[in-house]
Amino acid sequence: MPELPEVEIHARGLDQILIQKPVIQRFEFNRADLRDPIPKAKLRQLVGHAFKRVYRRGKYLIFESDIGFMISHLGMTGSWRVSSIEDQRPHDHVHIFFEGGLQLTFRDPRRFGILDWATDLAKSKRLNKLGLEPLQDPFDGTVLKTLAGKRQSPIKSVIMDAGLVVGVGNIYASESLFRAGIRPTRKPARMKQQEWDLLASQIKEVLAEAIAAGGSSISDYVSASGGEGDFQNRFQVYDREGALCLRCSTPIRKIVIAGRSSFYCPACQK
DNA sequence: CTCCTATCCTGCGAGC
DNA sequence: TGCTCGCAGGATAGGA
Repeated sequence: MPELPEVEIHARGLDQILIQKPVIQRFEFNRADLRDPIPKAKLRQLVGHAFKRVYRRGKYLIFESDIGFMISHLGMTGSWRVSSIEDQRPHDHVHIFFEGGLQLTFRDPRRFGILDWATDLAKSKRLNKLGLEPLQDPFDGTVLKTLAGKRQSPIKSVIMDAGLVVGVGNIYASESLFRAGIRPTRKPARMKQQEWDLLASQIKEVLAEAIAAGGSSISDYVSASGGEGDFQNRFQVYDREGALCLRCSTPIRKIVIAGRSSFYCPACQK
């Protein structure tokens, strides 16, 4: 389940793998679309060019070249890996062959992922409505309150709105609210400045910790074996309904907010 | 404008 | 044991 940390780890791993800037020789597409149609002809313009770097914006991977940008979203089950002729797996949808023998493969069983092209990122509909990066300035409690303080929806829905702040998915929304001691159902109008500050700092902290947990094996992550870090073992409330709160031993509760499972401790979170 | 719901897809685990 | 069914998640369109 790639959330921001997994995408960040992907970006770092891919950037490292492409550090020598190998020239793209050939694309192989095993299907016409993922979530949306794959712009095959536009992507094939990249043949003869190289990726200058790979980075993350929100949950999108941006492969930068001198003629434009390949944009990849991992959806729910997407992943890139270094592959080979012998290493073929079901749901391998796209292969990129580079001079020198490197081969990258995009696999995505559930096909919620996206592969797209943009010559100008500023004009990309996928990117130009994205909100603040939580790990970069100016994201903090003051900015968050200014942007979201008048919203009427529960705070969990607010922090999951990618138009405000990117990268807080269902898992890290529950985790950061637990760390901040705020119930997911709380209305923004009833939050104090101190709580906005705490929430913003806990969002940063939980995302940074998850990146660090996966970052210990960055090169493995995008390799054939594809380890995934161990942060899922550190969730304090997510998917722990009925289990005891690690802080106070009260059973964790599960409720549905805007159609998404939400977990919290009824004693620690007010 | 704001908010909510349905939709896309496959794999997996709970329950019978 | 084998089957069915509901759920998981992000982005987006469209309705209230």
